[in-house]
Amino acid sequence: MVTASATLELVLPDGSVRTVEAGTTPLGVAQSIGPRLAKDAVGALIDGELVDLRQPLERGGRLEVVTPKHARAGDFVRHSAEHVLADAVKRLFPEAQYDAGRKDHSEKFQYDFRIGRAFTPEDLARIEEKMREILGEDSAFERIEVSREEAKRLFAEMGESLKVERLDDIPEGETITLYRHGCFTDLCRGPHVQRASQIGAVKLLEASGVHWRGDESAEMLQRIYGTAFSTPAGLESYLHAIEEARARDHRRIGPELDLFSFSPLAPAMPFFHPKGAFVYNRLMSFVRELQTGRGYGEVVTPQILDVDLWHTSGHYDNYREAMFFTEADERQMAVKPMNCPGHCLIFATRLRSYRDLPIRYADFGRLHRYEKSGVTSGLTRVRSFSQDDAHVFCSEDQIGAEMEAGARMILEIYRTLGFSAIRIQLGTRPERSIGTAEQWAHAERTLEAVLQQILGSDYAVNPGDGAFYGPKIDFHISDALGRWWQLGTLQLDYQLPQRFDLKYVGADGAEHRPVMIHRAMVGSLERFLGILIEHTAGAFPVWLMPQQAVVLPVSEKFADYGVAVRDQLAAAGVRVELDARGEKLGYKIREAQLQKIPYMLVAGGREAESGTVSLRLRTGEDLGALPVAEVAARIAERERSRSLEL
RNA sequence: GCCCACGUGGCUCAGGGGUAGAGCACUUCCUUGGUAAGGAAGGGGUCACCGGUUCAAAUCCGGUCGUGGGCUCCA
Repeated sequence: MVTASATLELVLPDGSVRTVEAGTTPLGVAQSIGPRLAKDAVGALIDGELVDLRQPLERGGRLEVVTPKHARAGDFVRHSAEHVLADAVKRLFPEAQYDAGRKDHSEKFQYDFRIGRAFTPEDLARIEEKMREILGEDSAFERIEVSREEAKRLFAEMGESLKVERLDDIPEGETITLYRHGCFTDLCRGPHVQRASQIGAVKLLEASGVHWRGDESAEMLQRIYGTAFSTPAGLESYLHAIEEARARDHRRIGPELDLFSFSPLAPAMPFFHPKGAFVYNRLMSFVRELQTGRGYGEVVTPQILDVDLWHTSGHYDNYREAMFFTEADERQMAVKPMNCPGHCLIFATRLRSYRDLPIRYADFGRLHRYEKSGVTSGLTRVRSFSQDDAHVFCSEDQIGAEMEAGARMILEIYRTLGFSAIRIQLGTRPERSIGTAEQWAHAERTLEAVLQQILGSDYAVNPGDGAFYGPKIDFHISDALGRWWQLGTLQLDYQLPQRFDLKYVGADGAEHRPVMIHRAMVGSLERFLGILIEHTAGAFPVWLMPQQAVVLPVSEKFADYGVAVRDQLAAAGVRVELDARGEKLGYKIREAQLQKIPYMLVAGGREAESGTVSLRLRTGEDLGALPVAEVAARIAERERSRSLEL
């Protein structure tokens, strides 16, 4: 009961301000604006945060009433569909217990059940059908506040022991709410739509076994994933987007373009074919070129090193289950999962002066990590790979400049490759870590200061996401389908220099401990190539294409002219081939198109007479007849400037 | 590692207890053609592997390996 009638100020999207009594619901506000709005509303936002329409407001702020057209409507719809899913499962399988749904409803919903067996595809079809039936009943979603005891009694009576356990997770003092639609009641924070019919379309996507609370030793529950939208059209465009992603899947495109393959004889270790290796090496030489001008020295280090080294580095204790081991001369050896310990050894080969710092070692060394069998996938998660790895050894007061230089290089790479949306995150101390609390606090403060200096507040903090030896800055990019990928990383490390007892002589003549910065820009080249394939659908920029142009004689009569054109382009440095097969032009164009070859040079009678070619781009654009020299110059220029244009 | 699904010619897939099919690709021949598939003929598979059931297994059962989607993990 609100005794003192406190008031709240609400700012509506049109900028107008409403003063309402505390405890007013968003639905009440919507009603006061208009009955139509109140009827259509599926939820509300306060300062961008989701709130249930029936939840009494306790604070003011920017209020948006969310209708089905609103971008966030799906969050309410999917969360509500989640309850409908649990309802449907309980109706079909009364013996099943329901555990919990999903936190993030921006794309999917899910629910976990204890049922003692796996759901079959037929089960899913039946459940989905039952869900539609429930939507047809169009029950209202009710929000009910209850005491902890009441909730406990209710779920205990229903035999829902998983729910009773979930109740204990809710901190003391927090309002406990139930949501009910029809006969189904769930412990839930909300928010939900008003009526089941506001869930316009549902689809169950898949089922899988999951460990209770993610604990590998815990019992296995059965999870069902699905998605829902306000309208069937929304669902359709979602399914269309999934199709689009499937068509760009690098595991499909890679073999189609003859870039790479896998063999069961080396699980999760890619074989790059000549074309794939070309792109791979191009990326590497691009990075090499960038860092060479910035004071990096590239090193080459051993593949297999004594286990003692990994004890020193801490990897043995923390990550030995992800390492490959072998034996030689009765010594235990490990295949390197990282380059850094090797770089520490190089640093320690002589006495270093402060005048030598920063010392920057770059290394494209092949790394092997024994990723668990269930987690590997295409090029994005492999067991054998290399990184554009580097380690900078510097003094404390050089950290800022080194981090900034690293960040700038990383941003330049992403821009060159056509990634413009970038997110930056600071990762702090994880649960498993080495080093003292003081060291961590100091390292985290240092990185934060650098970030603020470079970016202002344009970064996020990701608690617990640091490496085990120090905090890190991660760089994420968004691809052509809007998916986010972590690529670059700058990690600060006070631990390894200490473990390897690295030192340099300062201007004061005393010994000092250097700081180490781990740096990767595109990260694993394998993974990056996978991302780049999906981003471009295999249509790489001209400078990365293994084959840039193909000469297409209109018929075998013009094969000789084709040879002349091809030779002229090749002499200008263009990676070009001649397709002199006795096929029709349309056939050869189709093949070149499917291979994403940027330039198709048609050579027939007209062209032969004038020393030209008709230039067709892989975009389908026809540029007409151009002198061969001009085409050669155009392609060479794109190559030189690493242009994204054709 | 865990749960589920899948594994048929180079690729995409159909079939399914009685010793294998299609399209594309490949080879040869015909066609010499103007911007995303010209025509004909032909070759190619012990149906992932190992074991079991059966008169008979590609098909049913068990195991192994691999792949996919999740879980977990990602220094």
